[in-house]
Amino acid sequence: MPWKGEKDPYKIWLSEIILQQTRVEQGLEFYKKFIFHFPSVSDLAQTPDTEIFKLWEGLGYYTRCKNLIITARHIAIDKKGIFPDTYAEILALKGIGPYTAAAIASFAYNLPHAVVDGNVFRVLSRFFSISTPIDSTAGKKIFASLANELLDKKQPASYNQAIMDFGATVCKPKIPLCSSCILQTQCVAYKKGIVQLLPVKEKSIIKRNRYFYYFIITYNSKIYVYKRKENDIWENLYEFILVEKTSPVTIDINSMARLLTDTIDTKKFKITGITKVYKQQLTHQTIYAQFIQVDLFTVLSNPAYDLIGKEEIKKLPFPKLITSYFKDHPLFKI
DNA sequence: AAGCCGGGGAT
DNA sequence: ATCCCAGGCTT
Repeated sequence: MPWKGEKDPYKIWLSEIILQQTRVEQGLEFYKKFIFHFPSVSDLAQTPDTEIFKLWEGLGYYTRCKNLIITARHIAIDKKGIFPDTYAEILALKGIGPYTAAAIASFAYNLPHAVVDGNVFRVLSRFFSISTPIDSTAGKKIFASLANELLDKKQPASYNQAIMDFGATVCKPKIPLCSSCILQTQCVAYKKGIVQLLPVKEKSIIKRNRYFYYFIITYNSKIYVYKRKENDIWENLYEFILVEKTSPVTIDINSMARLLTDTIDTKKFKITGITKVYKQQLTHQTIYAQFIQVDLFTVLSNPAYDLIGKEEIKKLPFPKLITSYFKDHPLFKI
């Protein structure tokens, strides 16, 4: 992995943001792409938001990208391009919490701060047989202080790297390699036979269903798009004109036409196609989406909608749901 | 303290 | 279908 042994705080920071709640295999290509486009923090800071979001497209958790931009510009402008070198200053940056601050502080500056990520929670809870839920306030305190006690203060970077690697390769979530584990005789959970039961989480995720009807409205060879706002998924990404329902709508031309006339201020259109149902599984919700292609014969007056040419649309960032649609329906065919 | 934010891979 | 991932922010 290109960030292992890396000492440039900018590159460490970038890799850690990309890897938040993201597997190494999934983040690797994004990291390479970002380093290629933005060798330094000033390169990143000077680039327009939309271009950066386009590179982040498909990686998910888009607030990370928003905060990445904010922090890049803060460092480039307010800090004259110099990355902060104390734990407290690093922690104060947007998008950086306790884990990422400890990772940067130890990897870049060899400061004695223990990382506590999913791997560390798992290793410590099993090795010491601690059943305090890791997603509780008490649990976070216990595991953080325990991790800092155990930290090798003389080589924090190596220690942090080692315990995470151990969790990722040996003390794995579902099928830990206990039979070949060098810590087997010291592992309390193994002794008790409760490795599979640890770590404990107390909160369960509640999912809801959402039904999206996207109208691909073409007028004068251009298409209407909309930039998503805050307080919902996919902030700062683009989409088409959306009608959302809490329950599915019957799929025929007439029902779709009614949906559209409830949303836009004209009846001068013709529906030319309706796609299959696309399903997108998110952490807290399942989205079912259909795309309805529409030819429009008059302009819309809603200023929130942007009428964009097909070549320009290719430069905008879209959620996976919509890039999946593009895959099946290339824009030049619309 | 609780809820929300994506997408992908393993099981 | 469920869990988890080099977590953090908002309410």
